[in-house]
Amino acid sequence: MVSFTKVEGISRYAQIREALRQEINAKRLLPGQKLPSEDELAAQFGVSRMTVRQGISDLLDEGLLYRKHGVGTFIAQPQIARDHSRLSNFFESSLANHVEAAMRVLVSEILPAKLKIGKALALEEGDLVIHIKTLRSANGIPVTVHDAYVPYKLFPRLLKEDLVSHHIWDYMGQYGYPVKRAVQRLEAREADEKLSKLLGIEAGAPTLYKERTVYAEDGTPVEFTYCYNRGDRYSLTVTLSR
Amino acid sequence: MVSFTKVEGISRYAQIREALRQEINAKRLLPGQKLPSEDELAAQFGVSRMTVRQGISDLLDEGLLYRKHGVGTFIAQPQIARDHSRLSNFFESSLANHVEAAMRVLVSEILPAKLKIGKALALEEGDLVIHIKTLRSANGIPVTVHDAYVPYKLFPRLLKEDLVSHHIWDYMGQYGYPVKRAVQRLEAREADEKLSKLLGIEAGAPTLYKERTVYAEDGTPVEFTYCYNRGDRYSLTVTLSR
DNA sequence: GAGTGGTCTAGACCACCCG
DNA sequence: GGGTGGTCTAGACCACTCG
Repeated sequence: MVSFTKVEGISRYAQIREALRQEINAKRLLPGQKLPSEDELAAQFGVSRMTVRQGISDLLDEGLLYRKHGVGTFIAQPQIARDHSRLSNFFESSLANHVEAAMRVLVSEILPAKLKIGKALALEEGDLVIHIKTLRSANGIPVTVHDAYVPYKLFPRLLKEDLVSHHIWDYMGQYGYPVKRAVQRLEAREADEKLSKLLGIEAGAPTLYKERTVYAEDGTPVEFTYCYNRGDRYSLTVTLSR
Repeated sequence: MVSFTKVEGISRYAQIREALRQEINAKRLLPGQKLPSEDELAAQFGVSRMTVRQGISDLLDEGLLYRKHGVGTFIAQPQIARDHSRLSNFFESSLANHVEAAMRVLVSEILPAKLKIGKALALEEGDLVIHIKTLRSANGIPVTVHDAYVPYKLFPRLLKEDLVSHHIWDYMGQYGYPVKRAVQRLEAREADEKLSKLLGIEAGAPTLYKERTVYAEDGTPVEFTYCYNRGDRYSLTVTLSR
């Protein structure tokens, strides 16, 4: 049943993974059904069992397959809701949702870090941070006020870059700090007078407040943000696993 | 430097993983520092290189280590904020945060699924769902109104169980549907009259609204919930990776 | 007992990075 | 060129589940 033609330059386990994914997407392998055993798959694909396992393990992480020790590997039921476990920025999310994203820079400045921000970014007292405040719109409607703080010493030239046409995470990667993970805390808060004007809502209207620390691959905190989202125009979706 | 004594009944790669974790926690391996190469570690631990890699790969997922191809494996900077990427329920979270959790059942009934709920739970028209509405408190203060809907056909005896002293997810596991992942959507909403009374807040106050679909290991949706959280007493923390 | 996944070996060659 | 991680092999034995 499952087989594949070898492709130059792509690892075998990735080819096996994609071959299995295609079988599932094409409904040639159905939810609940048992996959051939690892030994069988190894024989069919002409690889060793460890290679098959490596391909399968990616699909386990994605929740497309699940295993039962001593029993077999099975195709999971398709999830109605898509996967949202990956970190993405406003523009990436907008693209995925077919929303037209726009951004206006309200403030960009360099100043000493306040206590909370310094702590989140693992800075010394008196260290400088770059503060970039933006207003973000989806399909022409303002939805988010975003206050980002970035350690000046890590990215001293950041304010010389074009912050509208490229995302700051791109620059961070170029400067040797590829963005890897973020911890975000969510609350519901009332909009105050100033915020409500920026978002075009009434004072006291509910907003989704998000505080986020972003870490590079090596664990260095590279960005701390306060973020206020219009309650009636913005929702955030995340996937969690046990 | 790193070494270990063999333990019965625990896999070697798990022992290696924990040995490395301890070295890092004890600051004998410092952030930014390079780990010995995989070959060296294999020699030191007296195992093959693949076994070392299996141990390391868990720590990569956790963000405790990171790798650079052709260069080495490194200890990541410690993250100030703890990891919150795992799915947990109200009681597990409360325990972790040293908060006293309590729950009162407001409604428990069986009724036909409404359209949206039936869709989320992959039900046929007319299928029954169990509806359990609860009020949850932290340290004696009401914080959450929780409406859970569960497919009746999967768990016909659920309402015969003690829903206060054991969590529903425990029963789901016992009935063959271990809870594995959840997709949740978050919004900020105003409390209406009825909700505000239950939560002891003013009408119009902001609440963190959460809609969640919970899936078992095999991908079957087992629970759909509406959940209203007091904005001033509740925050939700999640970790995301790229 | 037969079949499955879980762990592990002792090698091998390749791709990448650096001095 | 030398050192690193990335991929892969062709086996082996163990632990678990089921009939």
